[in-house]
Amino acid sequence: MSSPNPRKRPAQGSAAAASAMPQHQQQTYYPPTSTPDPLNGWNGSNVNSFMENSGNNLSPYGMLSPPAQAQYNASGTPGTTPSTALARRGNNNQLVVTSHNFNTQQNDVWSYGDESLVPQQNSNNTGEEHDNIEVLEERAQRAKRESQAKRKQIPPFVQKLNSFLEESKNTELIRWSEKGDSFIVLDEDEFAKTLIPELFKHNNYASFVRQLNMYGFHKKVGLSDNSMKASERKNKSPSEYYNPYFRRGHPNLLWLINKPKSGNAKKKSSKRPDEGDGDSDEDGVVLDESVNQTFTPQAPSTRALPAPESGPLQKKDLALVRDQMQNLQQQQAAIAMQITRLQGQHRQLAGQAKLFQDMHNRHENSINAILTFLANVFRKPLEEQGVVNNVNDLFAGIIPNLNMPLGQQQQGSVVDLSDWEQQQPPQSAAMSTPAKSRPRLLPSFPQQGVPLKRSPSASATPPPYAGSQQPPMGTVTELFDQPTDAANTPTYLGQNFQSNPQEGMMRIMQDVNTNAGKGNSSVDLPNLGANASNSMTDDQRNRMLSLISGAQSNNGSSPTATYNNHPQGSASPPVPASTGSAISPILRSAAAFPPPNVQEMARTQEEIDQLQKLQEEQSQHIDQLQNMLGPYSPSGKIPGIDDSNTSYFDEGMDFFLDPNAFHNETNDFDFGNATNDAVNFDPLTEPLPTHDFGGGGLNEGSRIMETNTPSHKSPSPNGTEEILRDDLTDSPGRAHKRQRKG
Amino acid sequence: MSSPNPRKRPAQGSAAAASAMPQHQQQTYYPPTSTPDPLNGWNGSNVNSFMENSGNNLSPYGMLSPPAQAQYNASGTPGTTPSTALARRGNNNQLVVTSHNFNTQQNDVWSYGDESLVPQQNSNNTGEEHDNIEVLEERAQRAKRESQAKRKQIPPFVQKLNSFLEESKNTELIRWSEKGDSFIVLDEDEFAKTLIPELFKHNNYASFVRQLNMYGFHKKVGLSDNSMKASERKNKSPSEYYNPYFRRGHPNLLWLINKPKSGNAKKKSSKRPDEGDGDSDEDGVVLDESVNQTFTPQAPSTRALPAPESGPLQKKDLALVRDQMQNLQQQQAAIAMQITRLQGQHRQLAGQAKLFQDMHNRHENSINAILTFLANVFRKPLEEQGVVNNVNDLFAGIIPNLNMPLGQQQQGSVVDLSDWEQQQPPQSAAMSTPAKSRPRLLPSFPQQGVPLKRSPSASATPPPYAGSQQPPMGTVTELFDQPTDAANTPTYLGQNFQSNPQEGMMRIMQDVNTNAGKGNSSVDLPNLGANASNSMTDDQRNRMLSLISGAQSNNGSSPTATYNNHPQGSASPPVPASTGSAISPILRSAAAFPPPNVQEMARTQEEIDQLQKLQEEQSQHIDQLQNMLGPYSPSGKIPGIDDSNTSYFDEGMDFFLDPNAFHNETNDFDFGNATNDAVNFDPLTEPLPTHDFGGGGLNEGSRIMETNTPSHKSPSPNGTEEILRDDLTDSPGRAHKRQRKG
DNA sequence: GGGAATATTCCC
DNA sequence: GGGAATATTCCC
Repeated sequence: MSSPNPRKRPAQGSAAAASAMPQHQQQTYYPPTSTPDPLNGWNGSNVNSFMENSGNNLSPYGMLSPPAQAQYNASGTPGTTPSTALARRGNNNQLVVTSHNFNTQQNDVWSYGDESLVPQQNSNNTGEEHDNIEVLEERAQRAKRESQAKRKQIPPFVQKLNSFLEESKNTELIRWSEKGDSFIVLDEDEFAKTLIPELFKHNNYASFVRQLNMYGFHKKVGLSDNSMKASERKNKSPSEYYNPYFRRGHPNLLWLINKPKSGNAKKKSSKRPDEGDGDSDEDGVVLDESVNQTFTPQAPSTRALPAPESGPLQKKDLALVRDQMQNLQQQQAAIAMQITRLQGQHRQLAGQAKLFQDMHNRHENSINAILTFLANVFRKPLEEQGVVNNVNDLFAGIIPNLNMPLGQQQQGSVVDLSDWEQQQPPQSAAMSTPAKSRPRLLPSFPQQGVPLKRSPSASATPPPYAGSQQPPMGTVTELFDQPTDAANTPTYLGQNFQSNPQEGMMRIMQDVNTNAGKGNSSVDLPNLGANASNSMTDDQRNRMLSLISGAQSNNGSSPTATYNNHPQGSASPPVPASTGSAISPILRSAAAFPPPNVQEMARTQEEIDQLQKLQEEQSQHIDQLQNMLGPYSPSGKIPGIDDSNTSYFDEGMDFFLDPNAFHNETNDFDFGNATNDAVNFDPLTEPLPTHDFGGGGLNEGSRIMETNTPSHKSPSPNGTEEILRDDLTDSPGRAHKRQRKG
Repeated sequence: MSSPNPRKRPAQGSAAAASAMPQHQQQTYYPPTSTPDPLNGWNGSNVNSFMENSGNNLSPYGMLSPPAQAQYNASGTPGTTPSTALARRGNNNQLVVTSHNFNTQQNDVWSYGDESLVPQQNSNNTGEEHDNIEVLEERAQRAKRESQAKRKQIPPFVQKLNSFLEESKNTELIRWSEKGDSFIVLDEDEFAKTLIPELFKHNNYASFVRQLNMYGFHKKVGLSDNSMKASERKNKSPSEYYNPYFRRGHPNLLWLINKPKSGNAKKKSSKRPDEGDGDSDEDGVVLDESVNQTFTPQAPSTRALPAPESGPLQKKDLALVRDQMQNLQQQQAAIAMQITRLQGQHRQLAGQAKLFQDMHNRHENSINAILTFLANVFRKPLEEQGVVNNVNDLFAGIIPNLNMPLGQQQQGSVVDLSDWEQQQPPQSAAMSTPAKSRPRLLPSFPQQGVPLKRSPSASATPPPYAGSQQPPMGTVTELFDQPTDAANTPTYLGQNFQSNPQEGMMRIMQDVNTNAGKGNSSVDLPNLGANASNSMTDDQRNRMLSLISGAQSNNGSSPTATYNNHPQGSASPPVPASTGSAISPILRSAAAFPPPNVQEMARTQEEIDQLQKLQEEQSQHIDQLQNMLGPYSPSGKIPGIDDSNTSYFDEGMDFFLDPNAFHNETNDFDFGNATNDAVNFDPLTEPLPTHDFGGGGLNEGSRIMETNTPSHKSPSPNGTEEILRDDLTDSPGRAHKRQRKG
């Protein structure tokens, strides 16, 4: 601001004069200047007010008089240091650009600018052009309104370029083509030397072309316009440049020209997430806030974006992010698939548990009924045997070592006999609660007295439950492992038989079954069971045994095991390996798992459903992330994602991919060590019909795929507009501030 | 290239002369030029060769003679169009910058440049400076080697700034401070007008300051240097700028000055991932390839980075990515938590299934034992009755409507009686395979003849299995719903009793039990069971009934139901609500789930483990992604992530958060409609010890937290160096190409 | 002092 | 024609 005396222009060749003067300081181009104001160092660097002048609130001449310009300059930047105010003023001084002289070569020179005055006579020039001019003008009006709402300008470069073509003095170097839909640079060298520096800070034609390309101008190859005289061409090769929105007489179309960021202005597929291309921004600027909801299905991220204080992300970083995103998504799909499988299996398992519980209940009912029946029936015959004259004495006699008291807890109706014969080894050390006596479900019936043909067996030691200490209220009678002392055995037993005849029956039966084959039963079986015990043929016996042991019964007599005829090893002590039932070892470990109740199962089902919802949300998130990142890929799709759905799980996930592997297995209920074939049953192995279970069912293995895949192939406009929204909400503020002082 | 005649300089005030001349074309500043070459439009725009000249391969004068410069210019850009070659040549013409005259105010003017000749006498100036000068020089040497390895230059702005200070002619406007560690601009206006355009494309002091700031220069506030004479200050306020690496006599320190991208050069915490700050780049340039492995634990992304064809990522995009990352991670944590729960519940379920299987096995054993016993016992008494003289005839007499043949399929040892009394409604329509007769597991014992006190019941219709058509090979005897015709009932039954006494016994028992209370049993119970049937007191009977019905048996006689004494409703038809067993409705639905076998369970376990592995990998991915994105956050941490671990699941996930809710439930095995209290048992509900199950166990709910949280709080150098690595691998190529033609 | 948009240069 | 680095401007 002070000392405005212009520096003397150094004489040519003065570089050699001062030894300190480096040669690179040569200044060869002297741009034409119209005013000698020394403070205005460079011209044309800011023509932002150009379009405001050409808008609807300016005189048809669109040019400010010098006093008006002075006013313009007076609105300097407040609060800046004098030194920076220098630059500011210099820039403000250059705000006004030639906004008259539009359409120099036409008659409608003064009628442009006002929207209502768009010259119609221009349409004869542009009728066959790539778009209907009316459509373009309509789009331009929308774009203008939108841009002005955002306080955005026509890009300065476009304004400058247009001002070149307004000036009739420039027509020897740059001018409109005959049709007015492109412009021609007749002499690139001279244009660069003389005209470019008028409005740009360089004299570099290449930079000018670079800017042209940046704003969507393309060079026309075959100079279709032959209007040029050969003299005009000189020996220079003229260049013609075209932009669909750069037309003579249609300054409003310039509002459709936007800098297309990094993505080229090619097709609408790979739009930049910034402010939309010039080609289609009025189509993509809608959808402001709705996408945010889609973006944040979960509440924690619904808050406003954290202030993004980060620097520019490098493309390599983006590629990395994209790669990781792919990985994430693939794994998400895999997880979702497996969760589905898991859900189905869990469902089956829960159903199976119910089934087993069911069977168990019915078994107990049946056994209870049997024992009740027997208690009724046997009261008389047993007493008739004369050994005792009531049931209590009978039982005391026939099972001499029966000294087990029936405690208060014994409220069940099915007797556990498994431990009577074999006082088994201690409980498994793995038991979490080894204390106290525990209730047991029906144990296996001791079978050492009955040499079954097929009974590989194992030791029968039903372990205690690991859980609740409360005795169950059901009908299962529990016994203690160690007989608690109750000395008065006979009476007690008799009382017990009266109060618990089922247990008494079981004891009698056990004794009979155990000793029948050996002939040393405590019960007088011949008298009790009458003398028909030998009326069974050997074949009948064998068949019965075979039935009991689960073997086929119709292949006649099998002499391997006889029932009544003193079988081998009758006097020998029971072999541990064959004494117990087959299930004890399993039970021992199985008891380590407290059975969850049905509510828990339902809860688990809920959890799985929730799990899947989470997975879906996550897939959506990744989807949207890739929508965001996808446009940065030239093809608009993430490599490897949409190649094929089947290649998704090539990486060590084959295990989970075969949906039939599950059912190809033999579905025997083979519990590993379970040895008693008689208890094996063949479960039905057909797969479940997958229709409705639990309401929240989802076949998301494929559904997630379907959800994600299309977005890779063509990033949804949602993703782009999500980002557009940000610009929309952000830019007005910035632009407003920028504009404030203009 | 052609028509090199310089444009005439327009006369002052010519703006008004030409009407087409816009006023913004004023050109007020006339930079001093040393050569009149009209092709050299602008000066000083490229001084890249400056440091090469000041390096070790140049004469001490560091300045090229005009012929040398001509050579320099001759190395033009090949293969460019003439028009662009114009610009190229113009730029190449300006390559050489004054590289002599370093340390103008010192005596060691000619000794700089060569590394071995770094002047030591300068250390007296810099001894108290912020760093030891030797340390700085050492770092500068490393930085120089690294930069040159990458074909990088000292930033052009720094070169230009340095060249200002080299020129003695500029000392009235810009010069070193006395200590030589900062420089002073004495007259900002004049400096902007006269000196700035010599090397820059503007005369804007603010832009100059902007560049200073970009390269880490800071203004010194209290002009500590009082060396300036008052006359030198004039009335301008001089400005002093400081950069730790900008020192008189230490040109190599300039290698430490790098443009600090967007992140300011503040502390080392928020380093840009680009090329490292000037402050600490020698520390962060290591770690090239190792991070890539960490980044891609999964094979699919191990391939080389895809060509990053994307544009600059906006900060809003980054913020979005970061937000989505947060969402992903939170959901990941939730999913992991639930997978853990799922795993535990699946474990319990599998254990429960085994437990049920166990109970089933024991029941079967018990039943088999009972029936064996009965077969032994009843042979004689039945024949003694005289009704028939063998067992077969007996059964034919006592159960007249017993016409069920025992088919070939009946190989089990336990008889299913449930449907004998009630020919039940057809099977559920929901059955997937309603055809044929199906095997059934043990049904509940029919109880309508026994008025149980507590039997809410439901109809007993065990549905068929939905699965395999093969009859099970186990010990469960199956019966058909519809009795197949076998007219010769007595004989057939008799044969069957011989071959399958257990079934026969069950039938007898059922008949007796059903009709005992009504007194119309087909079996002559008084004769069979002797006359002791009334020897039970009412109390005994009631207690027995209570036992059967699951009630407490020790509260004495309960007159509500009597067994033998003609109970109420004895002649009435059985009430449907109380006839069947309680479990049928459940079984009907439960049967829809074919029980999976153990291999399936193991497979499920495997899948859960795999699931968790995937989760872990995914967490790692997100972790690394956040490492990448984390540095873009100023605090280095993602907001909301490390606030607290407990707030992770505030959003509707409370359901899954309470680890005790699971066990707080009553764990009764209450199967909804299961009505027979007698079959309820109390499962043990202690939680499982979580140690090793399935080998791949993980407590990842918390583990993932632990893994991720530190990375949020302080982004690991890995993340930053990961990105640095990209620049390192990428930049040499670019720089090399750029340099190729210089 | 610095963020961000635009401009210019360099290079492919 | 366009990617990318650097420069310049504008604004906070």
